[in-house]
Amino acid sequence: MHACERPRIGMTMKDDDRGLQWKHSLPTSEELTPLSKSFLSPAFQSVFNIKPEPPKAAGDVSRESRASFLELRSQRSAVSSFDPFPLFKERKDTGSYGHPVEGRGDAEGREGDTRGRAFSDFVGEGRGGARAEVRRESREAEEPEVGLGLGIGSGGGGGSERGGVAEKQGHGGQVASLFRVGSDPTGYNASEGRSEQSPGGLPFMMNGLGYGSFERRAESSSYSGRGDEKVGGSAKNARKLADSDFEDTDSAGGPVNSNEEPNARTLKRPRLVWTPQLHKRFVDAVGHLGIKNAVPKTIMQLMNVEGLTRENVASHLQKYRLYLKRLQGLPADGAAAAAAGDQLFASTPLPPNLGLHYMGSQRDDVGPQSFPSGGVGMPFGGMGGRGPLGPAHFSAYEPIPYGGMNRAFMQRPMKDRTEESSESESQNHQQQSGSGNQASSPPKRLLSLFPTSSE
DNA sequence: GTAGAAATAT
DNA sequence: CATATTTCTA
Repeated sequence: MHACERPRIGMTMKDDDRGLQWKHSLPTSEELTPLSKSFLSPAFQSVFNIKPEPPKAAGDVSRESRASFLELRSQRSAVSSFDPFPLFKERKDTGSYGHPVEGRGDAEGREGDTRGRAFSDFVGEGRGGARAEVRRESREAEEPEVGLGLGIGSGGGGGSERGGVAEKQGHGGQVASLFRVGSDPTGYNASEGRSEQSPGGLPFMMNGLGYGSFERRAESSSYSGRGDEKVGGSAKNARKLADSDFEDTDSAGGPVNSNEEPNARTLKRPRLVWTPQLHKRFVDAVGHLGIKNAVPKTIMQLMNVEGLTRENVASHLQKYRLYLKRLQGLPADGAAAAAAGDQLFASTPLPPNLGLHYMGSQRDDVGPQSFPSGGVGMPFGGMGGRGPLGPAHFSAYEPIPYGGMNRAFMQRPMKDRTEESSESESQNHQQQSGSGNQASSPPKRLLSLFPTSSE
């Protein structure tokens, strides 16, 4: 707002005047975006005649936050071309090309996060990050999913914004963070791979629900709990009990909870959406390990994606194996069949290793060069090691390769999608400077979206 | 505690 | 209805 000229400090003006001028330059109640009032202390509000906002319902917050956001954005763009929220899109468009993304760089980084991982996510990593989608929803309340995501470019800046999170893995490195929020269950939203890293700032943005994290009720969800605590004795029923409890902090309570519950632990993890990028990581990891060693935990580690849980991986692995099995069953067109079923899988070439002879032939060797790991080799010192669990963080992943195509690509007529880079895919992990060591990966690029059957 | 499979939930 | 998550069993 250009209206905000601040008093210049060096001026020789009387204090009163200065004070007045300063006061004048303050935004008026009307000028403030609705939600921002909530962040002002009562005292401050009264001094400047800002009417405190009445408590808001989730819906209000949602609406207002969006309005505020849009407003801010438009103001910004009016001034410069800088788009602070490159990824934000209205959720409306569930269309294929839409980007229902609503992210915010939240995180639920609790102190004791069992696995030392936290959702933090920054999407714009250096070279355009890939991201995964995560979707959080609460079971009992049909809340819209809350998104995580959107982050701050890491490149130089770091993004360990507040809100809990982010670093945990403190090493300077970057962590692959591929999360994205999606309202589209099927989850394939292409999103432009924003290459530039997001300029710092903007710790997080609101999503439809406001700052998701804290407005989440403390349901008994078992998440986070999983490992550590299924509260209330019978873990099993935890879920059942869910509805009768809470009434805690928010909702009825005060309008503003400035300092939220560090209690992120009551949060349910977002539902993970396996985007092609994420899946690719997965596949790479599996390939890298060799099917033999590819067990959830290890894969998870290799993938090094924040917030990814072993369960996520296990689940996906389960499915992936099924897929492989199918492929194996019906060669030739089997692929087609399988592909038909699993678009995701079909879109990612099988790692040379697993190939079709999944189960059965052993191959402990490993393979594909795909893994970024700077130094090649295990990114982290020995997996057993466990040290400062901080695997080498992968830097960015490539931008969304599937740019633009969403579901469309799965329909193509399964023909010989010849060469064209049989296994291009993987990483051009460009390390952006930073941690010494450069991409050792061959200049592969371009990924083939089709099942690179290549035997 | 981990993996894998099956059951549920979304 | 496909997927992801949670539960259950080995």
